[in-house]
Amino acid sequence: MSQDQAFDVSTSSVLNAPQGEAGDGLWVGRVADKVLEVFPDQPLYTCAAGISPSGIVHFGNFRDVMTSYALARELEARGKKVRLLFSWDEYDRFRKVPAGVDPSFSRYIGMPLTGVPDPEGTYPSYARRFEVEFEEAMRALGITLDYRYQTQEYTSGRYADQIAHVLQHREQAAEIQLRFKTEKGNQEKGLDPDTFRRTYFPVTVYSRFSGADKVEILSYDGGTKLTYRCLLTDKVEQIDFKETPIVKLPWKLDWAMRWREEQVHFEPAGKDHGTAGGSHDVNSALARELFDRPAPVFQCYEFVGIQGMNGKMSGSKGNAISPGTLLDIYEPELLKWLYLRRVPMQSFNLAFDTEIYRQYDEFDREVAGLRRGDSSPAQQKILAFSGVAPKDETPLAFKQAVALGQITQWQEDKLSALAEKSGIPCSAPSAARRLPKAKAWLTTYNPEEIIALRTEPHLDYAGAMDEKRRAHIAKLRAILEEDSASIAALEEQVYAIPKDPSLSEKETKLAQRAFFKDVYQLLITRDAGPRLSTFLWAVDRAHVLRLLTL
RNA sequence: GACCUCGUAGCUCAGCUGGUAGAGCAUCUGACUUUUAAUCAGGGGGUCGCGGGUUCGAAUCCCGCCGAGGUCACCA
Repeated sequence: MSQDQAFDVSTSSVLNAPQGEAGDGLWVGRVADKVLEVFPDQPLYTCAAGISPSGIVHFGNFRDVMTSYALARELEARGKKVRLLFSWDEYDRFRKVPAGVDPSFSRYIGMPLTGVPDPEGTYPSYARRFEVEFEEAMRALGITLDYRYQTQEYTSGRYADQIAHVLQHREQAAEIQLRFKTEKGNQEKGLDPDTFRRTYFPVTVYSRFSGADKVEILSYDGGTKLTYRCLLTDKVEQIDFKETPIVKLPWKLDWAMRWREEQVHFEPAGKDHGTAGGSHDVNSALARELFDRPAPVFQCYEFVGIQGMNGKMSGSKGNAISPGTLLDIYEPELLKWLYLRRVPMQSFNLAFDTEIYRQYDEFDREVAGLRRGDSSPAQQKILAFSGVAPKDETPLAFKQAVALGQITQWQEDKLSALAEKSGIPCSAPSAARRLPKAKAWLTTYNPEEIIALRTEPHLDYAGAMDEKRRAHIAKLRAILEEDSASIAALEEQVYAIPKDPSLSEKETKLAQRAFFKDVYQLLITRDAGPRLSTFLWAVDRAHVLRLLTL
């Protein structure tokens, strides 16, 4: 097929590639081999990523960064000098008013994202709001990026010569693009190849009259002068885009141009770009034929999902979740690990439901293996890239952070005491880190799981109880009125209350269960709940006594 | 139509350079004064979608087929 294949490290070729220099069998090693093969002995290697801040930068976009980050770390580990370039494609046009934004923003459609105001008025522009959120999340994750702001790059005139170059070769650019278009597609869009070749101007011009890109190119002088008509105001002017930098290359050429301008050696992209004949193929051809440079080594990656949420995420649909939001419930190292452990072409899910327990547990097991020294080189590398250093601490299992956290009202000292009394191993720093995440997971994302004490006594339920059951509750009250009741004492008492010498063992168990149910109903309106002894020990005693007053 | 991914225990999935099938949940048995949504120990459960091929050996590589999903528009 295309000559690109030599540089294309898509899944199958990755899996078939010979063992990398690193010898651990990881995909990242094989891709690094490819980079060093295509671009040997570079003084500086550039791994790139880029995102258009057209809405919330979500955790799917984040895979772009993580994929490039993995390569950068791998090349670094091999003694190469590396920079991790991140381009904010903020000079792209504002296409669509996303859900949740004032519909009147439709008047900004066609303007660059940095030319649209922030709907909330807190940031200098629409784009900046999303950039700031993402940049903060990257800081929290400990990922350092070399940011490029494309509005600044374009409007500084930096790309003027390249734009001229493209315009001078516009027939060739048209030709290359036509190669990737199908006849069927052309018919559907009513595209006539001849007309396309003749009239194709591969530039976007942001009109000085309207600010939007709704313009018609009238002529080009072969240098840096362009005449356009603003379709919104019907005004015509000629500009020299070297002095009046309001011209931008469209996406397809923009990518190829920057590969050359920034000397990019590796850049991943989502599978929407990676499809055969898709935008990456077109750009690779453009890079080679128009910019006389091999395309960077490419790695396509699958989408990331959320457990219990299907369909593609997008900012305009208003269902996007940012990496920063994920940090509410995931530790930074864990989040990075989840991205790095999978080969890029494998999709995976993040979770806001109980699936997160498993992710934390698996992560804890890996880290424990690292500490014991019995993890594989591949595991060690992934953990190292995720920022995990072998520490001598026993993490608090996330499930327990949720369970113990809520019965201790998220009080760290009480939780530590409880953990100790209950023989649950956990180190204080780990508990301190995870408690807020567990709290957010429960209260913000899974409120239906919350076990809350009733505010008022459960009179309806109590009314249906007979004398004997009431007597049991009264006994419990008496015990709780003594301050000294410890977990162990409570444990014993709670089981002793319903006991009766006349009952068989089996009957005793049934009686105990019925009693527990009564207590749970009176306290939390449920048939079951956290282990009673611990629960009674941890909750506000006076309040419980009031709930148990029949 | 082109391309990609997935199809492994009841459920959710690990199994990445080929070497005697794994985890969690669920289930069963037992222990802890306990059939309580903070435990522990152990057991059962899979012809790894189907059919070929390569190999001493394949869930793992290759080919074909079936099934599910995805991407091909400037939306990762």
